[in-house]
Amino acid sequence: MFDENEAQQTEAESCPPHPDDIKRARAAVADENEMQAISDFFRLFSDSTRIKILTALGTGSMCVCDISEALGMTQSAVSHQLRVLRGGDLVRARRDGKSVVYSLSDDHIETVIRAATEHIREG
Amino acid sequence: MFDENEAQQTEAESCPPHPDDIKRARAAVADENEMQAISDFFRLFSDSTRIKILTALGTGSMCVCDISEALGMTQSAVSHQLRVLRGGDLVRARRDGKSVVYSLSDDHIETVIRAATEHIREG
DNA sequence: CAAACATATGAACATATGTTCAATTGTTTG
DNA sequence: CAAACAATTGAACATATGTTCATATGTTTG
Repeated sequence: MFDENEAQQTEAESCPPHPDDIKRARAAVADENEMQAISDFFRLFSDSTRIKILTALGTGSMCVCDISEALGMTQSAVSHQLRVLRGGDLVRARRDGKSVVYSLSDDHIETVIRAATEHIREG
Repeated sequence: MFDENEAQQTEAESCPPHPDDIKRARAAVADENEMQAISDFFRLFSDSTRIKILTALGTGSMCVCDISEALGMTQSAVSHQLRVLRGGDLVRARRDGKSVVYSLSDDHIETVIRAATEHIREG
């Protein structure tokens, strides 16, 4: 009488959902990689040390030593975060003698932070 | 001969920095609370479940049950993240009978995510 | 090439974060 | 009011994250 197909409703979802809403939403979030890429992008900005570094570089290129001095943090901590920012292509590095000079990859970045700042000052 | 003041240079900073750059940068990052607020704001977007929820709500208001169904996640997991988003004032909740219907607090939010999406598709 | 210097890296550690599971709150309906 | 239902919450757990400390890399300069 009861075949294995009967056992399919294992999801215990008894909530009567709105199928149209669900379909629309499901389509919007379908691209798993894109959802991940977007959150990864925002994660780059989700630490105050990294925000400080980006904000500092917004005033001009700087070497690691100067950045650490400006932030009052160890070179190691700053360097670790610069690595993250480099990985996300938010900053670029070039050697200048013994120093490595960092700068923002893109003017876009300042815009992003500025937008958040304004949002916060409003709210 | 050597008084206690001599011991002040404990910072072991022998790097010869550019004082002007440092001053400018230091001023830019001076507001510790603001730096923290900015990173906290971005942290709200730094998880793919939350991005999915926000993206789903971008297609219209939905109850928790429908959101979980659309994302293929448990109600509990979704509810925990909705709490975070509510705390950050990114979404609002209203009761409708047994359900709680969530919506984006602000059209601004879709804009922020769209900007990131475009940045990613370009790069 | 050796010493000094600027930066980068790896391991270890403490804290933060996201999911699950179980239990609770609050609403409707018989 | 009791049962069913939708959502929330708390505790526990595993994983991710950021800093520190020690060491390595790479550049300059004597």
